[in-house]
Amino acid sequence: MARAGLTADRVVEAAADLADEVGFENVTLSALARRFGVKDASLYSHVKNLQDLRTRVALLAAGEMIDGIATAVAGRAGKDALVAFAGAYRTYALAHPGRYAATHTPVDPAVGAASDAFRRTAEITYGMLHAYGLSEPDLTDAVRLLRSTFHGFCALEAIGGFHAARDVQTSWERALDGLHTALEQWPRSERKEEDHA
Amino acid sequence: MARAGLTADRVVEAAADLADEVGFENVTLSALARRFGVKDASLYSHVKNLQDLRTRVALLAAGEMIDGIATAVAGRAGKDALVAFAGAYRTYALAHPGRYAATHTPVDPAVGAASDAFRRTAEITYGMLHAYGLSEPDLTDAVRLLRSTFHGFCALEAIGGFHAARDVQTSWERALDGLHTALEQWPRSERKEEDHA
DNA sequence: GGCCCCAACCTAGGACCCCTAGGTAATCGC
DNA sequence: GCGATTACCTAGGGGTCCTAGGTTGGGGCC
Repeated sequence: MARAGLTADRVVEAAADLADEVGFENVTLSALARRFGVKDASLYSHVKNLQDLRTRVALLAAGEMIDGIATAVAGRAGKDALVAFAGAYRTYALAHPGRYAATHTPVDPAVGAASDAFRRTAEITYGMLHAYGLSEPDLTDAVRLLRSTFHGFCALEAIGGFHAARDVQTSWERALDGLHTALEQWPRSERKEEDHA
Repeated sequence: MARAGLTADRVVEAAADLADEVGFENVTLSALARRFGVKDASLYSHVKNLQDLRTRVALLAAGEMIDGIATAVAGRAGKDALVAFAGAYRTYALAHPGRYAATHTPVDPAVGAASDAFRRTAEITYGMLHAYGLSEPDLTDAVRLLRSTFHGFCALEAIGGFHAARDVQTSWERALDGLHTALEQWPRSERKEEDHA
């Protein structure tokens, strides 16, 4: 009989698509096998187990996301860069809810550290904040604030957490305004460079 | 044989405890039944199904959380109130990770609207922001910013998303500083009162 | 105290899922 | 064309959710 032509990459890609359709926590090896017209046991040649599949999807998504952010931010600085970064971030999260959810699954710190996507994400984020004249440890504090707000907003929006009549896009822009003024007036501390991530 | 003396409230409470121990997405009717020394089918007399159990845990947690926040905020205003609110929020999220996760599960808007906890949460949050002299639609935008940052920070912290050596508590305080200045300098818009939630 | 009745708890079983062990057959390298 | 690799299979065990229907404990009422 004809084979489905599976490979680890194709399986992970299909899992990511499935996640976007039914939610990351609802992607199942059985459903994935069904989609390929294959028995679920067959997938174990390409993927160690469900946990392995999940981290692979997370790494795929993290890479795609930072790609989009990087091109959006390229050549910009200051508030321009902030708005471009945030826009690309939220656009990806809304367009690919399952993939986005994958990126916020508890991940083994070892694989995270080894991931190129995570390294590039840290690089670009810290780079963007240099325009505000921040240095460690303020830099890390500011990065944590941005990550928190971006993630929190997209997570809440994804689960339908904003009920008010107010337009969500406008609230997003106002939040960015607020973050921008917070960054501009960030109280500088005395300390020197530290590790970042 | 002696009965376990189950009731819907006891089942939900135990599910919340279990969630705090093993994670909200890992609470299972089988494990819950095992904890009571009972067959899983027996739980269906008290709870409609797993989804029903989850929303009940979410409502329980939302109530507990807003209780803690309300007492923390009582009698405070301005930045004092902001810090107290945020502190109680994060304290609850860290002490009860499973319950906290429950509160950010997609919830039926109907049951959400009917929930007293959600109503009180909105009330207290909007009330806190009146000290900053905001009115609609800025109020809703500001509430969304606060919710996003609080939730994002706690969610990231819960999954171990902050790897840098920098003390997390300090980053939290700096984030609150940033939000405070953002609120103080919030650009007022021309529009009038609108619906809030 | 004895009886009734409700509800707490049970058994049985179907559907779906994860995962392992070991087999067959298609395809690639030579 | 042939051997080795590997894509895919069958078989099966264990866990979970949930339904349908039976049994038994215990509180209320006479």
